[in-house]
Amino acid sequence: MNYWLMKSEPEAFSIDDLRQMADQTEHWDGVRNYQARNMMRDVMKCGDLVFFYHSNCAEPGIVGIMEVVRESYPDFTAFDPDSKYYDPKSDGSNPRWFMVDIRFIRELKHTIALAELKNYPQLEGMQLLRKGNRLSILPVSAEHWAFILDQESS
DNA sequence: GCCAACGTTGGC
DNA sequence: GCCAACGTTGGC
Repeated sequence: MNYWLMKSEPEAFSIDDLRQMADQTEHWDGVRNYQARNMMRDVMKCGDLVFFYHSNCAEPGIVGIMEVVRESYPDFTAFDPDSKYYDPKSDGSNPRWFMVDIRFIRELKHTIALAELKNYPQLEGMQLLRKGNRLSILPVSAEHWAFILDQESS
């Protein structure tokens, strides 16, 4: 089983939005980066656990946990000319972009802020903390996952 | 709002 | 294939 971190701007789609979806489940659309796509398409599996990360906001950080409940399938928003994620180079016979379905598990008791994560030498090497990282989907090691969850109650 | 870092595009 | 220009991400 793998662990991940997925970013979303809370103004666009927050963890509260996810919790309020039917079945507390939503497709993770709009990923338009090849590295992130490849991880979703080729590596993510049902049952993988994911940190929900709020980006580009007052307090960027990890706010909750969710689970992969459907493995990759074509991102249909790329086919829709009215979608802001429309990509004319992706079509049904040869889809370029993929997505997975994600289900809410729980919110953390408090946000574990990026600024806090940066303070832990135990998280050295974590991709999220690498300078210039802009990927919206990142792998998290089992060790880092467990360590971060330990900080929730301390 | 600023800006660094990175990805993509397109001319050559 | 190179690289400049441009667009986007996202922290601050």
